[in-house]
Amino acid sequence: MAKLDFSPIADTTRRAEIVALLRRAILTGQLEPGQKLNELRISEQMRVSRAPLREAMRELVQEGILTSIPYAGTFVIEVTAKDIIDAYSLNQVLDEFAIERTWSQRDQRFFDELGRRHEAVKQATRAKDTTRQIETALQLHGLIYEWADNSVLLETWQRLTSRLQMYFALHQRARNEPVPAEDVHETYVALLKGADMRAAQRHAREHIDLDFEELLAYARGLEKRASKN
Amino acid sequence: MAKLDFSPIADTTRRAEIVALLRRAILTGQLEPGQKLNELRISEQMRVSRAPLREAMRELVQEGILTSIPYAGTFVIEVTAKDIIDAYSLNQVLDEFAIERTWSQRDQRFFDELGRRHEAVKQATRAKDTTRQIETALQLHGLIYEWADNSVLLETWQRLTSRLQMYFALHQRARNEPVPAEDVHETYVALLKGADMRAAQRHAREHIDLDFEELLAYARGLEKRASKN
DNA sequence: CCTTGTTAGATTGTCGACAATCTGCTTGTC
DNA sequence: GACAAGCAGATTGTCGACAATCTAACAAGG
Repeated sequence: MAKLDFSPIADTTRRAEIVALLRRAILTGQLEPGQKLNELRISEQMRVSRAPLREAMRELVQEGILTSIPYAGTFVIEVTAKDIIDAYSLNQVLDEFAIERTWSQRDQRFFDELGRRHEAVKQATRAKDTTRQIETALQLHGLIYEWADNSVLLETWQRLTSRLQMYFALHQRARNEPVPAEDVHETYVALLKGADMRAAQRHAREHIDLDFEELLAYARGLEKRASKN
Repeated sequence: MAKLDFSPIADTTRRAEIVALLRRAILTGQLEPGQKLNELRISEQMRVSRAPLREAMRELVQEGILTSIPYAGTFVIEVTAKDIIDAYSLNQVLDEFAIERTWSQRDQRFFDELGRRHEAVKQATRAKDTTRQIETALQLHGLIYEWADNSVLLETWQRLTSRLQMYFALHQRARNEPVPAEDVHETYVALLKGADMRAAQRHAREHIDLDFEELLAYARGLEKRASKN
């Protein structure tokens, strides 16, 4: 028999689609931090009953991008400067670990995929599609996690990614500036192809720190605005 | 006004109680890995409708201790040797990070709490309450995460802990031996009180590796049994 | 004998209605 | 005018019933 590996078929439950819709709305910033999600209104808009919607919201609460208060409502998480710092410092540690574990596993397929994802980022950048740019950049960085061969690590990173994507989206939205045209991932990709693991680990920190500064400035702005109330 | 900090009142939804019940059943091994959770049966046993039960199950799926297949059912996760290895290797990295972040924050309250939790472990050990012994030991180790002042890290560890607790419980159940009477945490606690951070970090790895060997042997047994089918 | 189509039963997914709870306003009292 | 009690509306939590889907047993055909 021919040995074909089929990919799993798509989830066909309403719940799964609702999760995808809501997640996207949150991670692109269409739903703003702190905003309340009215079950009745959303279920009517989606033409769905409240049961699958509520189940979907439970999932996103556990995923860490929604927060729920009994009998009061479910809200998009608030974003503070500390949250962003915390997420990033953990991300640095995980990056280092992921690179270490991936290093010996690198092969041609890895390099091919690395190039493909890098290309996707560049394309999104050229198209000035900021949302897609964030998505593809995170997917590029996610490659080392997929190759680290540690399912728990991968899960952890995916959770973290949700937040990072949200933070970046908010940041982009707030400054509303044209996207950096140049390619900031060139060195990162080159180092992952190279022979010096330590250098790659070091760069992962420094490179990320770059965007981090801007992000942090945005978060500090949020803090100030909040303290005025 | 007197400055009293009240603890948050208990969750009063059925959903929250169901989550607690199910989690406990899973983490103590009463629900075995791979076992299917029949919604109708469980909802009848709990005298609850399926709606809050299903929402609770969604949460536990996101928490990583249940897995769901549309229209097929929701199951307790399977445990493989690789899962245990993965969880542990990540735990080591996180421990190191947590110790680093906690180190400068240590004060009298920290040491007091450390002692209190250590005492709880010893008491559970004396009482030969294996379930409680696992719980308290993990709480002892969780202290550094609570003091690291990084909410994302804490969340991550709590997720990881669910699995670790489950693994240990299964292990205990399988071998069905009397609990180790002596105290294996003495050195760990002493080092956390000491001045040498590196030593504490190193010990966190080695100490955990100790129990790890046994756990791994158990997991390998699982593998063998599974491959016979 | 093996494969394919069919069907009955069980189980999950979804729906609409009802109950419990919260919020803000109004009312009454001082 | 300040404040507590109580009421009305809106929203979340829960329930029981129905629809969609899966599984396993069985029959039909090659």
